[in-house]
Amino acid sequence: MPGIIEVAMRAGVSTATVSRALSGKSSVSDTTRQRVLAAARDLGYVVSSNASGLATGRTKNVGVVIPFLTRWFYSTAIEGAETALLHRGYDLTLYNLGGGADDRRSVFEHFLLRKRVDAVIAISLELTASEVSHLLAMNTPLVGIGGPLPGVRTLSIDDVAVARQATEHLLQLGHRRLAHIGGDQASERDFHLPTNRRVGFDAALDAAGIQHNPDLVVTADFTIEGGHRAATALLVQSDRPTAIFAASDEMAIGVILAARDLGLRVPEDVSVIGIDDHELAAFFGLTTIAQYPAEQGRRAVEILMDELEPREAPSHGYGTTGNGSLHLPLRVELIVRSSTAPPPNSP
Amino acid sequence: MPGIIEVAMRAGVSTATVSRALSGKSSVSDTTRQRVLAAARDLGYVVSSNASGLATGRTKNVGVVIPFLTRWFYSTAIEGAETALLHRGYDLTLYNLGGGADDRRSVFEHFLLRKRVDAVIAISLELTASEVSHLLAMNTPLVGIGGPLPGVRTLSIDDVAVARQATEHLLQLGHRRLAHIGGDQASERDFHLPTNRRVGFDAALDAAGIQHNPDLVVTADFTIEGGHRAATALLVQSDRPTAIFAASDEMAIGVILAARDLGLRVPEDVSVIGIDDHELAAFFGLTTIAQYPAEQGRRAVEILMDELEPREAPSHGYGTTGNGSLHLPLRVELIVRSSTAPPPNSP
DNA sequence: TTGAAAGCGCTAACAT
DNA sequence: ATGTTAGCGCTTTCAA
Repeated sequence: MPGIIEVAMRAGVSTATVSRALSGKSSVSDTTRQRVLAAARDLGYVVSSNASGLATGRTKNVGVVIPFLTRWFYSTAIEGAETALLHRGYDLTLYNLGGGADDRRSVFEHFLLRKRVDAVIAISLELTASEVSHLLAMNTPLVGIGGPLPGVRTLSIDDVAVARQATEHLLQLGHRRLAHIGGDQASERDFHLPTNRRVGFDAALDAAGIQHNPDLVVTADFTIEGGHRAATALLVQSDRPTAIFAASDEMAIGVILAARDLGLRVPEDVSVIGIDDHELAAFFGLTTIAQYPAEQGRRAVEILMDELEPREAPSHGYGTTGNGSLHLPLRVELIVRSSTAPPPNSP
Repeated sequence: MPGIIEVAMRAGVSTATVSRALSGKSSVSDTTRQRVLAAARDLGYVVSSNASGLATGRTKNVGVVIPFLTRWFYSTAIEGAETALLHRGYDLTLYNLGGGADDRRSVFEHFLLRKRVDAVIAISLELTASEVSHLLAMNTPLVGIGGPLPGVRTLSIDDVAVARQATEHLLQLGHRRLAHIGGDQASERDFHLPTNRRVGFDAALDAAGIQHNPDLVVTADFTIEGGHRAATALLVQSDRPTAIFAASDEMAIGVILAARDLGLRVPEDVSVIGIDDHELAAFFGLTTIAQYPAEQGRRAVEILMDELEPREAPSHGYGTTGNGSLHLPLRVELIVRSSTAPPPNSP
């Protein structure tokens, strides 16, 4: 591995000039720049990130902290972030908190503090004040996906509004007997997302003047299997719902499968709607409210980059937004497929 | 952020002693060690990985290169590796090659060469000679999951044997009209895995003296949807197979769903077997040959650690194995669930 | 525009 | 067992 000295010798300049030519941040004559670039290319020179990082305080590396890796939302968001980072010359270092409380502590109190990362993206993590302050104390920019998080810039969909929109889709079709499968206690750690989605469901019912029926609100664990179990319980009731709103597509797919197992047709006998636009949603003909995790990952990177490498004209107005809010709402979209229709016996 | 100097002053020792006490690699008296540890703790000192890395040449970071992130196998393998690395104080930096040829080149010719990683784990990647030599030229230890890869230590299941075992399970149940859904051209890049699994299928048929029927061998893209499509084509034939062996569980699940859609019962009308033990396999009652990607990730880390931080007694005999082979076979296990049974009309 | 030289924060000889 | 000191490979003043 050639070092900067070899490149400097080959180009007949000083190491300082090589550094300048390669980083492009300082003025170098065009001819020297060409010679340096050629020398570096010939030698296969790649800057040592440690040495460069030590000298500049920048690592060109971003940490991404997640609660799980094996769920569609997380891996897709990471993919979006990874692509955006790669194109800007940044690495992505992954911290999976799935391991439990001890691992979580060591990530925040040790791993993230050793100056390996320039910034941190936290996905669907309700960070404690202590965790946030550890990072901010190091001047490590932080952005959250899913939120809001006090004092932290976050991107997220409006869970209450999304749930309300999903429910209203069912109401508009004429359904009056609606069930909801929300998240259980265990999944509540992600920003009360289950609660927020239930709040949206309730709000839509209220607005439509429909009485709440506690028997029609159940919880599951955000998996297909959990959705199947919960839906089975709902659908065997004599007075079963004509439509089910599941708080995630995976649960909604479980609902569709449960309905089939019970000999019910979707959407003729029961309508189903989810949230996500999971990769399997189209296959199951699932009507859903799409969110775009890859895009969310990419935008988180853009926000961080505006801070890490400020340009004259910031490419977009994120950062501390004009309205003083740290929170940026994300787009969602109702995608109507074949799992929703008017209720049976409707005109 | 306090530096090593602050810790040294607080403990009343030199920075060298602090370094020694904290790394534990050199002899420090017990009392000074305590004082140093206390000082470091009080100050919230965390070593700078850049400075340490520059001085030692070690980064305590491992690169993991993958072709996709959003498939069960990859994210699970990464999770296994991540946990193992975290417990040894290592970070995991992720390189997702999904972006195309240019991204792939920049990963191998730039990102992996800037001395940010001590070692590389390549998952299901058929590395080119040039890619391998780039890494080996830097003395970067490399281990592959899935393989074999010439000149590289690899872990992998024996795809031929696994496919043969799956097929034999169907044969033993009495099936004679077997179909196979293999991988298509696009997925062939992963070590000819589709071809190897088909070879195993053919071998089992040969051994049983069953004639090959090209109409019963089709391909798909390793997704549920692809499996569904391929299975539908197989099952609408008048002379349909009594059993289908899919080269992956996701495709096998597609088969089960296709059978249901066609009004066929599994396993009464058609048996289905897959490979993986995907997280959804149990839910669908899928008989499969399990492989254990999390364990594979963990073992890849162990192999690397034995090289990076050799101990007196290597914890296990990996490395250059006794038989001189660089390749370590991985365990698999037949898991019989409810998707396989004797063929219809059998005694 | 370019070069000389002083660090960046830590580790590893080499002394003691 | 501990301190002194010379780097690790690069960036960035400061001067020219």
